[in-house]
Amino acid sequence: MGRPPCCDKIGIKKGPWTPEEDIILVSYIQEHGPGNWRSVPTNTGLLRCSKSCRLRWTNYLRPGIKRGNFTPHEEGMIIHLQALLGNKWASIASYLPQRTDNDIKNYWNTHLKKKLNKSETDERSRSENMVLQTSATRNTLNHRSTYASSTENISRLLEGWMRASPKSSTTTTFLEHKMQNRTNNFIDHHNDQFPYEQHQGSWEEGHSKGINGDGQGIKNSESNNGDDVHHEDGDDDHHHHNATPPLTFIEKWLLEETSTAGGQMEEMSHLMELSNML
DNA sequence: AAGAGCCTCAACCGCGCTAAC
DNA sequence: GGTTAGCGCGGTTGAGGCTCT
Repeated sequence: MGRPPCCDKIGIKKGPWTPEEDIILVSYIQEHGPGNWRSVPTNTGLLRCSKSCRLRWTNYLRPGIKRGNFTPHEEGMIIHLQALLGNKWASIASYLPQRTDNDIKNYWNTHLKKKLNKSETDERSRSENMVLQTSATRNTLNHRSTYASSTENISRLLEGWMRASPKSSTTTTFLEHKMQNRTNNFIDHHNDQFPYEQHQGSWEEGHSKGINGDGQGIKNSESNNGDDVHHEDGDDDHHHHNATPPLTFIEKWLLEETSTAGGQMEEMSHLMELSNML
């Protein structure tokens, strides 16, 4: 049937957002909460399409977003989860609540892919020089070439992650920095949370039942404001129909291993739920 | 110093899906 | 049941910054 592009309308502004536009959008969301994006341009007077507003909010303005360099722990998680889930950036982002799917996707495409390609090449050339090695030795060298292609490798994928340092607790919201720099009184600096977040439960409840209208819970891009990790509900049905890992093994393995997980318990339980859903 | 090439990442595009009508 | 509107996702683009020569 073909839907007309939402951003083709005359008078719709494109390109980088200005600080003024950011402030307008943030103040509107501060008051009404995210969602009902269609009405945002109308109600704010922003010359942006709804999609652009949503994107700006979820990828840049949303409180709790950590920006800057990825830690080795985050990097490891991305590598593991990408191998496990494929390019399901939103799903991967749900395990890194402080990072956006766009951020993770960019980091993967610009850094990790190259890094992994390089290490794969290095290991391949090394393994070519070691053709006479025992099979046991080879197994430890060739882990990238069959990455996530077997239950054994999936458990190996997660091994390092399980032992990794606990997830960072120092969340400096980008918005706070932004607003501190730009407007002194825009938000209360003593509050770690955005005003709407203080009512997040009630808003999300209403949002998931009302705005989304499906009662299946809020989508991850809007629910990752805090530590609460989103679980992709119906959406995973749409997007995760290929590259399904051998999950029953993962479940078993996770159950056996979580006793040693320490600070990663929460993340592991989310993986379990993901496994159940897939 | 300056031009070329490379890199990064914010933003856009197109598509799939669901809900509403 | 068909059509339309809205949302979210993954892939892609391109402007601007950075590095190299």
